[in-house]
Amino acid sequence: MGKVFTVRGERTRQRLIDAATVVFARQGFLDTKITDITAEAGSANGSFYNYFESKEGIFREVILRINDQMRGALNDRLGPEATPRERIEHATRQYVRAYRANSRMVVLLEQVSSITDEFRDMRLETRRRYRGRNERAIRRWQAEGIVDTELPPRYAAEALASMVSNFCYMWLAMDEDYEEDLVVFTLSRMWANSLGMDLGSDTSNAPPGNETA
Amino acid sequence: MGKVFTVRGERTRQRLIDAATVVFARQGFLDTKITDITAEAGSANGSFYNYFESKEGIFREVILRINDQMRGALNDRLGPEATPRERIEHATRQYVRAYRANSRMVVLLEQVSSITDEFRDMRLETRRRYRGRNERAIRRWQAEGIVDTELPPRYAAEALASMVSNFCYMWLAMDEDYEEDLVVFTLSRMWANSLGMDLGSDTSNAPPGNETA
Amino acid sequence: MGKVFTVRGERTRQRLIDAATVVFARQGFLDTKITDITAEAGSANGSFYNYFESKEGIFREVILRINDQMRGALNDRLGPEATPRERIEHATRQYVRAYRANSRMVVLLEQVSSITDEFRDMRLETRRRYRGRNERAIRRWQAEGIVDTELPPRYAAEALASMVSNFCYMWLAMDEDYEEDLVVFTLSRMWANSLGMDLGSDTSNAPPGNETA
Amino acid sequence: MGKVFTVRGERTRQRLIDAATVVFARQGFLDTKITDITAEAGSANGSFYNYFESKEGIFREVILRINDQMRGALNDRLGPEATPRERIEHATRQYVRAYRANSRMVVLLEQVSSITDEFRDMRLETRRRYRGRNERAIRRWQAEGIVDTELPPRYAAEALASMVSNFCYMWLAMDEDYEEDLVVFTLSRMWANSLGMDLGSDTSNAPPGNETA
DNA sequence: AATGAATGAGTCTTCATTCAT
DNA sequence: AATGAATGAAGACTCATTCAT
Repeated sequence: MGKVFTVRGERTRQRLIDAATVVFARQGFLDTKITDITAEAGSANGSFYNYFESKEGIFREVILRINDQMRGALNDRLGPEATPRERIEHATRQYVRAYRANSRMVVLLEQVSSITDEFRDMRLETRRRYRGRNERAIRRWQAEGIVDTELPPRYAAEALASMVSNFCYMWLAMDEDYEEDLVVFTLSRMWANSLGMDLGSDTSNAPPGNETA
Repeated sequence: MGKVFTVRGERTRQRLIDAATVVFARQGFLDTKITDITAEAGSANGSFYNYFESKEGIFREVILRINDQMRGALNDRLGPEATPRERIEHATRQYVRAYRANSRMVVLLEQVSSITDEFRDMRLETRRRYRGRNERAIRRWQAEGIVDTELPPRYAAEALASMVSNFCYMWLAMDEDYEEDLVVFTLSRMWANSLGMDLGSDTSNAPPGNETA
Repeated sequence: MGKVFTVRGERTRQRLIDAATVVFARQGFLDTKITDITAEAGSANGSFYNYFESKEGIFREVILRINDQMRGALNDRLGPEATPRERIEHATRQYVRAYRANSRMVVLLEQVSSITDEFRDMRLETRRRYRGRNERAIRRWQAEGIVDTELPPRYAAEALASMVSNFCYMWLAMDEDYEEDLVVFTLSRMWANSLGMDLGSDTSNAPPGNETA
Repeated sequence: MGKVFTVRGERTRQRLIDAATVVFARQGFLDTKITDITAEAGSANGSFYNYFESKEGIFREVILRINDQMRGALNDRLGPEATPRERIEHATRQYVRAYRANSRMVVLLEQVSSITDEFRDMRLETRRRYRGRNERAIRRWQAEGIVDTELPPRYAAEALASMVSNFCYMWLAMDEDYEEDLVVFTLSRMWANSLGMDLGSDTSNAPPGNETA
């Protein structure tokens, strides 16, 4: 499958991906010309096609790298001894931080996914995985009787994924002004609330210092 | 400001906007060439420039039309005699329906807003108006003591706007399979829940027949 | 030949020529669009073609008007009782003034004559007339024995026409800084000198206050 | 500054300049299309833009080449042992020959300088250099007392530059019929005369065989 | 592998001129 | 006569991709 290159070749290939990451982040997908990438990498124009089929081709590589990082961040979960609210808050914080660390690229993927079907699917897949995780948790909690059983799990999971991811989008990509701790607090609490999860004596979710009243 | 045309001219201009709407919906913004629009309208190539500066220019007109329709739909609210949950459900349904009716164009605007700043701003403005309405309602309810006062209103409003709008996006633009009544039910209930609004004896929000288990 | 118009028509035609004169002077020939002329004239686009064939067509009218003015100015000569040097100075002054009064249009004609043969010829004709007058004077003076008989009259006439007209061009069109009286003095004296005309006791050509030493 | 090309690239670039020179001379500036140049050069359309920004860009190169040639020709002057009239005649002959050798391009520059400011300035600069040389000579001669001291040097220099250059223009660009030796004789003698330079026993300027009477 | 020159398809845009009212 | 909308030919320019060294 993947073509094999010599050591020198592999090094050049990586240089190009690095350069592409920089240039895409700076100029967006559409405004990036192949020559911008090779110039940034210090290679000749034609060298590009020794390693990639097209602009889409190298973009795929860039995104795959980013996706790996994102996935890693999201797989960091609390153990079973934590309370549901603790787990929700932890997961939210992880998501928020991963988004924040890669916001440029997430936005980029967003942009490109509206252009090419392939990337639409890549983006959707990430989103579905996120929703799927939510859905499984909801089903579990419904079975345990600790959340509202009238909510259809898939719908609720989609709603929660929407709430969190689109909030991050508005905040980090559209530059709305928010503050991380308060974001995590708000989203976590609304998440739990929305499922009808009892607040009980759970004190893990104390506000981090509220907005000006 | 806007140049004035004769009756014939205005008719042609409208024909072009109609054509553009069709073509944009069919091909997306980037893949639409001026020629496609004039061909669809049955005009000569050059006629386009009698009425519009550029592709962006006519797209603006298309979007303004759509925005008018959307705004109209969203201004239909329940009177003060309705309960908060009723009002939430009604507003949600209106939003969902307006989105559904114009989903092609909303998606288009989404796409284009990642390309041009002008349209990014148009889109943001709509979103901010929606969030602003949410925020005012939350502040009112907090004052009335019927919702969680620890939630920062602006944050909560953004979260709810995200939940609803991005759900619609996934459903109607990304073609995830959902069913309108259940969408409205779920979003409304989660909305109210998330704010910690008491369910009380309110029976207005009964599930419309649940998903297959 | 010339199409006949009603009174109203003729008035419109004149309005267009007036407008064209203004616009050509302001924008040059190439940068003048038909619509600029009609806009300046306050007429509709299409009206132009009721009166003129093309941009060249109306430019011809503009130039003919100007040529009439120029010719009038140049036909003002001193009577036979004046000395040759007086006649030379007078003719030079007339030329300089006429050029100055119409410099915009002369430059314009210069510009256009490099584009279209027709206008090249119009311009050449004016020039030839000017040279012809010089030539006849030189022949006469040679016959009278008051100028250098070794100079070939046509050559000398061309040289003098060049000296005067191109000086005016540099001065008035290329914006080199000169002062009218001194220009007339210098050109007149050099003109007479160059033909070997004896200075004699002729005092008509005293310097008007020389340049800073 | 200037981009660097490989040997092959530089060769192509030169081919394009050669082709442009031919095409400009043939069709004039305005009627030359980029396509005409690349066709003449036997290259693909797009290749042009590897080397030049625009039609103006390549025209600049063409003119720079010509200017170099012109300047070289004009720097050929007689040594100090020659008489002023000999020097005048020599300089005139050099000018006339250089003009004649490049008349196509001089005319072209004339045409283009009425279109673009950049080229107007290029042309003016050449002219000013020529005038400046005249002016210095006149001042010197005035100091030596061998020419009319009442003539303002800058004015006189402009007049002489006009006489010579515009004569060449009429002759070589406007196709008036003249003969080189007689042109040089006439211009040189009028030049010296016009400054009031004494003929003395100087026999260097004998007529080369006069025109038909 | 690397290079960078060569290619040409694909669009936009202008504007003189024609046409229908 | 006047109007102004409609037309379409013409040319500039970009840039991904191919090719020859």
